Amino acid sequence: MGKRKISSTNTKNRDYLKNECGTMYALTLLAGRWKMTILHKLSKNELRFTELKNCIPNISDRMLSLHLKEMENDGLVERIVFAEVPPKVEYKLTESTQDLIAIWDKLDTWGNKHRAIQESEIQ
Amino acid sequence: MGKRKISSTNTKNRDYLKNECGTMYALTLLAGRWKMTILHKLSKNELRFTELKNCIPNISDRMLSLHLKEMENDGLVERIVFAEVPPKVEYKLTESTQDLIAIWDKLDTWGNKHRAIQESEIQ
DNA sequence: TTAGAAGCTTACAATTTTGTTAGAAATGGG
DNA sequence: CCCATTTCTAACAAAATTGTAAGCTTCTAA
Repeated sequence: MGKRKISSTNTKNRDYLKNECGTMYALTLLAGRWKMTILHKLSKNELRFTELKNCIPNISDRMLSLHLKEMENDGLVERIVFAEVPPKVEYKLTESTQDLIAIWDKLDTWGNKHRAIQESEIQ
Repeated sequence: MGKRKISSTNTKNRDYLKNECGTMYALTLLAGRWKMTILHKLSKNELRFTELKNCIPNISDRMLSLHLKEMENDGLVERIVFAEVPPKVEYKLTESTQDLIAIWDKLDTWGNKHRAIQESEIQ
């Protein structure tokens, strides 16, 4: 998330995989610890930095900021600055990202079903 | 992937998020560097360890082994051992995981579309 | 004048993930 | 006996991600 050593095998592999197919690309964009949660919160309405922070327990300023910036770069969220003091900044999903939300429903269903299977087999 | 310090904030946050919803749970299971690729290869037919290794450039024995073991634990793949020497082991998707493949199509489409948008905006 | 709000950033430390290299076990072939 | 094969594992090193603590800026209210 911070700096990366672009010549490392690690980074080369990451980039290679990112170009494999759309699925891998998508998952690469979504990979940060709190990204899905942030997107999920924003799927209901736009929110300010502090509002996001307050509705995501345990996230730190740094992580929130880092993730938002990356997602802005990746075209997942939009950042809207109001010329006020103290500053007011709102975040919202881009149009493209809204299509993603629909897919989550399926993944959500799958995830819950799979978890149920897993838990029943542990007995 | 290796050992984890179960009491760390890092791990606590991970676990918290894993229980948030089915989507987060699913993504947690899929999060390793090569996991999606492995599942993708297995979606066509079962494969032996070495076959997987040969069709995934750059993956190391260790990573392949680690990911397969985790995915077996997580009910994503099945491991079938043949009583032969030298050993023969085949991996295949579980039934549950096959349903996941269908979802990928949508994510793949979204990913490709989103990437196109991103690339066109960089100009 | 001191404090507080909002949205960040910086420096650093802890933790986790990934990669590298070597090698183990069991057996058949030469 | 020596080597190759297959499926891993162990020890270690490198790199990436995440977390912690503090501080910055600009104004307004107390």
